[in-house]
Amino acid sequence: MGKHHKKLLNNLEQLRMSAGLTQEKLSESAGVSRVSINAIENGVYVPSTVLALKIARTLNCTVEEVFQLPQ
Amino acid sequence: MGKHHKKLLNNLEQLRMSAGLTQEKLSESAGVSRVSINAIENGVYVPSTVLALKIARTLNCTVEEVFQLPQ
DNA sequence: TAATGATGTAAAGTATACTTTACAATAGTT
DNA sequence: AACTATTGTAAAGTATACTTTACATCATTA
Repeated sequence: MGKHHKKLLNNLEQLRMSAGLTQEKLSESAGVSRVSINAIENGVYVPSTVLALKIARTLNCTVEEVFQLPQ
Repeated sequence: MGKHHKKLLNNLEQLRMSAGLTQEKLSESAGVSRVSINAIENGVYVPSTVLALKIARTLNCTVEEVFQLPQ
């Protein structure tokens, strides 16, 4: 249903679970609220580059592995 | 003097010039205004992840090569 | 069946990314 | 000396990231 934006795709849920982390743990590691992680994971909004780098670092990934431009 | 933020470092000027691009050309390729590229290059603010990915793609780099977290 | 952990989502406020317009400064032409 | 290209920067407005609080849902476990 006209879900969310399409400016940015992500593999966050999959990578986060592979790392054995909850949204809350990831949010603590990234220094943001759990609500923010949830919103990013569900495509509600696009994170800042600082947050993308912190998330990727926590997940031992590159930013490009976590987030992709559409098409 | 208390220049700008320190939340994010970048190699934008160097990489942009190595690619033979002006701020204006890079801004066109990334789909933002020249003023935004200038501000990001000078650390005035942190770009969104969408913009970081577009900049990195234009420069044939990874986001991590262009932008780094401090320390 | 109560309690707990994990997630989804809404609302309302604050911070900041990004825009357009405009103008100044410098360097390299012609 | 005038022109052009590039960059820096300011101001003011709009869009959106991110916050806290709160509550609902679902699955698991005591």
